[in-house]
Amino acid sequence: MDVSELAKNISDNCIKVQKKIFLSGDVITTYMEKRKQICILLSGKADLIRYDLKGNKDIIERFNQNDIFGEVFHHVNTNNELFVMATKKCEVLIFLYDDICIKCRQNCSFHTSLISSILELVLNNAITQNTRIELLSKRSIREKLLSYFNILSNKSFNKNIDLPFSLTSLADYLSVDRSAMMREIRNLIDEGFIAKQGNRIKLLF
Amino acid sequence: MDVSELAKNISDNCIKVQKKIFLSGDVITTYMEKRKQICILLSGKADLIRYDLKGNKDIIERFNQNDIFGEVFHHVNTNNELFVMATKKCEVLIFLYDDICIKCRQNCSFHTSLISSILELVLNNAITQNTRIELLSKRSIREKLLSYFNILSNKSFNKNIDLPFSLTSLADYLSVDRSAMMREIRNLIDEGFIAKQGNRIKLLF
DNA sequence: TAATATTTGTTGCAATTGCAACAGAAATTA
DNA sequence: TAATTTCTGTTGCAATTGCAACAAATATTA
Repeated sequence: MDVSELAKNISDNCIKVQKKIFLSGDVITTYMEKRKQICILLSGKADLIRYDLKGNKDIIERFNQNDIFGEVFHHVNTNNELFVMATKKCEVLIFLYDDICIKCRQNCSFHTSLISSILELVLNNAITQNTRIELLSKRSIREKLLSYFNILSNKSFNKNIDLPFSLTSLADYLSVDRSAMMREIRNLIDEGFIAKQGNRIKLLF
Repeated sequence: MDVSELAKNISDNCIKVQKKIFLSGDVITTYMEKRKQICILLSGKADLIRYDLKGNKDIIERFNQNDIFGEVFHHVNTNNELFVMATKKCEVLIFLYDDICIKCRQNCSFHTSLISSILELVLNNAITQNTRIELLSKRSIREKLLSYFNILSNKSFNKNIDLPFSLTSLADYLSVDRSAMMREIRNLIDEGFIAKQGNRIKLLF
């Protein structure tokens, strides 16, 4: 069963799962306080946030539609609480880790399909994480950019790439200084590796 | 049910799951050729390997006991095949993704507990990945080292840390040049942040 | 539409990092 | 035990990167 299908048949059938709406700025969950809580983002956008020792807001991860999150995915290593805060209106499915594998009293079919849906989401999550790790492992900005462009290009079977987010966000994603990244993009253009128009990149190799 | 428990009750009960032994140097699985295959490493060590365009061997990931892997975790983005190769004698549980959620003909209890075991492994995998991403996201070697030391220290509630692997491997894990990392460790010692004796680090802050 | 906020693009400069090369220590294998 | 491999530790140097600061272009909001 698909995740969007899943969302339709909830609430009435199964007491163990809740669907909630959050507005921009609302705290969806906190990892230390609400351990064992698993959330599926049916729609909207949210950030995983930590305030460091100096009080700086630190965005650890950005969640989009169909992302799954909770303390079970991200142990709180430091002593600082982690928050998930909605940055747009969010529809969220919430349940407890321990309830997943136990059949609910109604023995509802929803609960059965929940397990395979969750496995699917978790695996997608793993793929996304592995891709990011591979990019972050590259030693230079140039390698990070080229690897990233290659992945996008291979995915769409197209040498023309539309970047899925802003260059500022791309720098965050690759975890490099934005201005240094811009400089490297310029170098790639000047050396004839890529062409660029706005958020569209063309691979020339 | 625990994963090690799981390993005991296999083979006879369930035709969908195989246990195999591999020796050092053996190829356990290949991602493009054997898609949908999921492997659980019951014991031993193995590397996820890719040969790049120039034929260089590239170790993408190192697997240890209880790690779970397969193509469903790591889509093959480039056109190069990915191999998992045993670096020590390995005991491996092998099955197909599509068989997980389907009850096997014998309707064995093993198969039921398999699902929760897999979920547990996959979640552990996610935690490991998230930790690594957080470390790789740090902009300097110093931050990477201190964050890593802090995580280990918090985990053991101890300012004395025994590094779980060699400094060479640590540099690989943090994806930095080994000699540059050694230099930074020396700086941290000279500036009084840490003390070091072999593989034992003491945090002085 | 005007005002405000965000993103893009650029540059100089200082700091960090990777690379290469080496020697000695420690571990592994024959 | 000897031979070989891997790991540790160090350094000079060149290349890359982050930081800071700025102007122009877009996008967003009032």
